Amino acid sequence: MPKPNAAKKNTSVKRSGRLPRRGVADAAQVASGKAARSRKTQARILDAAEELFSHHGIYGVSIRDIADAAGVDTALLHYHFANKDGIYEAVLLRRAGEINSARTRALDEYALACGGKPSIEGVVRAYLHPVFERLLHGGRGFKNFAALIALANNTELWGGGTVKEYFDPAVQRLIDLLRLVLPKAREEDLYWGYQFLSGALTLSYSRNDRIQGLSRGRCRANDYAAIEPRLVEWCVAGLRALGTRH
Amino acid sequence: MPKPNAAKKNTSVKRSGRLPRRGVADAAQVASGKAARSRKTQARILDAAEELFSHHGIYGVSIRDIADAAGVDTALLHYHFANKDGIYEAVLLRRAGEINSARTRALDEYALACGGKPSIEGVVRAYLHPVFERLLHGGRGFKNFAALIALANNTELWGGGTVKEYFDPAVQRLIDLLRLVLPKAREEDLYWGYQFLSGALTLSYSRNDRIQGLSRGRCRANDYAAIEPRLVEWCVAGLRALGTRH
DNA sequence: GTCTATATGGAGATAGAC
DNA sequence: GTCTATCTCCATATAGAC
Repeated sequence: MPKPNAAKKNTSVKRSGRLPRRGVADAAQVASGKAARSRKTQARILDAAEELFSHHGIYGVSIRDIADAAGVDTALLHYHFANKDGIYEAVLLRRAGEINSARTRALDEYALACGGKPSIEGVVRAYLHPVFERLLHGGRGFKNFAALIALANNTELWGGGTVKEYFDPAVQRLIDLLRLVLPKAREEDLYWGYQFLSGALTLSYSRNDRIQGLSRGRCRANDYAAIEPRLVEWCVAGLRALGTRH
Repeated sequence: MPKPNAAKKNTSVKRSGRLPRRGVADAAQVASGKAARSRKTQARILDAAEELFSHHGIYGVSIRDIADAAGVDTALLHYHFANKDGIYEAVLLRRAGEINSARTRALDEYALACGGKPSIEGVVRAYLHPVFERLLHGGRGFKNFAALIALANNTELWGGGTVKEYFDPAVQRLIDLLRLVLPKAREEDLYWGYQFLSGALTLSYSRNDRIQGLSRGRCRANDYAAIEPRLVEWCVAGLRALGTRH
């Protein structure tokens, strides 16, 4: 069994402070060609890790696999990210903030735009759309990230706490709005609703394509254009039902 | 990366034919004390593997871990199951048939009992109840198995084909009945409905307990008594919505 | 059927040259 | 910042004794 965390003795974890942060790079870094190259290398490493992790899970991938896929030496991975956990964490953090602030923003904008009259459908759509937008137009990297999240979401691992901080606020904002639309709903039913929504959503962008075989080709697991409107209808109906329980 | 399958050269995989099959054991096996002990040992190995796999995934667990947890030597695991893939497969197959034939049976019984007038709720309940029954009263082994299925369900691994044969018939029976209840539904919408149901269901018995933190303790992820009725309502409402799309 | 002993490879990690 | 060389440990797997 992998030791709970081999990075206990790891003092250089804060190296992740040197991760590519678009727009926050200081002058010295921008000026230096070496630093720019470093950021590119790190991005390539993270891209490779993201893809491999999403297919095989953390333990199914070795540091050497990642290094090979990125076309660099394993020592470089240790230099930039200290150890495997550091790579994994960096992969998650790279996109977790972006997608979740997009979600919160979409919910806030809807709350304003609906003129004090929010609907279940409007709220659900606002929460879901940022993900589907990126699944449809965000390129391969985001799809890999999403598949990795799907995997993590069915484990207790789930990013060990750091990631929660990025994902939870958007969920709480979602629940807040649902509470407004369904004032008679019991508190716990709103959370169960989110749980069911979350399960369907993550399976949608996981790497499980069972539905293709089951439906004899009628549905393809990653046909996001087909999924989004149906998932919205599904969740709206479910939330309405849960929100009006006796 | 783990070689796609280290068991290519593995000729003794059919040793799994010697797995505990209640009621099919031949006289020689029943008579022998050694064989009985062997079956017990195998069961202990599978119990340990089931638990560990469900927590850490296949690659997160070593054969030594399993052997230690089961209190036997690693050589025994190779003797009984040839290799790690053999153990994994045996873990899945041990329960896959049982739960899925229970599902099919429940659906068949409902189809008879409803007197030609099935309801969405009746069908969904028949499909879901066998799992929740076992989650609530089946002991720790079944919970571990379920959590492992949840993990596998978000991966492309998914038992490499053998397991599908056990799970798919029950799903097809479910879809058949839903087609009767929702005659105007488009074929693909029924399958999408199953996909969403499946995602919510597997998350319910996964090891992810995020909902506890999110709801500040109001919900606990494995409170199956709370989940079952809500999940039924959720899916019934969703299926009705999907089944009446324009 | 079970355990001891051991072969062989691959894992994560680091020191030090460039 | 990147690569070479190498250390140490643990993984899977098998042969053979009991």
